[in-house]
Amino acid sequence: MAEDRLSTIFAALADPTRRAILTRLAEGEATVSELAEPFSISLPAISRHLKVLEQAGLISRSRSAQWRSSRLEAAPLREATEWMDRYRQFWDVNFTRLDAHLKRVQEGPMS
Amino acid sequence: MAEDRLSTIFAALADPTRRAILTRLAEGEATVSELAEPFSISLPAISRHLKVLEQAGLISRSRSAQWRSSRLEAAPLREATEWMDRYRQFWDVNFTRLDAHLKRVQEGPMS
DNA sequence: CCTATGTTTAACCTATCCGTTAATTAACAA
DNA sequence: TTGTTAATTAACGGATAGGTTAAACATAGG
Repeated sequence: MAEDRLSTIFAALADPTRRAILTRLAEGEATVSELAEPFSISLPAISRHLKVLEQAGLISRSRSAQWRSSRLEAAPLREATEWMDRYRQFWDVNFTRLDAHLKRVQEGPMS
Repeated sequence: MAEDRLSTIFAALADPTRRAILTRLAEGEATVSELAEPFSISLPAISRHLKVLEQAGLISRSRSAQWRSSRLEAAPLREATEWMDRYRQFWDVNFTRLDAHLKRVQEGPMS
């Protein structure tokens, strides 16, 4: 039990509804009802999605009267990106060029 | 059913065993047995993890005699990274500086 | 106090995930 | 043919995910 942080983040991102919520939150804070509006699923379902996002650290929440608004916290995305960056050399053209450049430099000037 | 591509990729990355397999494959191709060796789980379990990774496009597989070797295919990681890049402004210091710079430029020189 | 509004929690259902062991398939080798 | 090695498929089980409806909780306002 007690899953590692990265797994929690990726798992949170694996659901399209949750990704859509994050996209919406990129425009600014929103209440649960506002976030639920575009979807054809129940409010409790949205509420649980928000809990998942919160536990992954992808959102933070605050209350004001009976409204609870969510705010995007993208730091975990940075973590996830950093993990994937280890694989950039396998797909990134620029990385390949940089790699070639470094090899050239390392071999020293010849010609 | 028929989940979208990005969800499949993130879901594949949400498992620590699968991420470890990808890490191992970054060093080069490997057979199922070789990939299973560091783990204390059964071969069938590894076999299914590989199927998940293959369906996410994160690995490709080839056979040679009775061995099936897996090879890293990192293109999907690029897709995932690109999705997350839309949120860079929320955590990347450099992006923040760039953004500030652009705002300054847009407002025109004044002072 | 009573009620309306916003949200969460409880209880439940179904499907999928991740693991197991046992059986099966595939290819080589004696 | 028989056996060995590599891997997958089948069948099962427990835990978790994601949805539902109904009930509970929290706050504002008459």
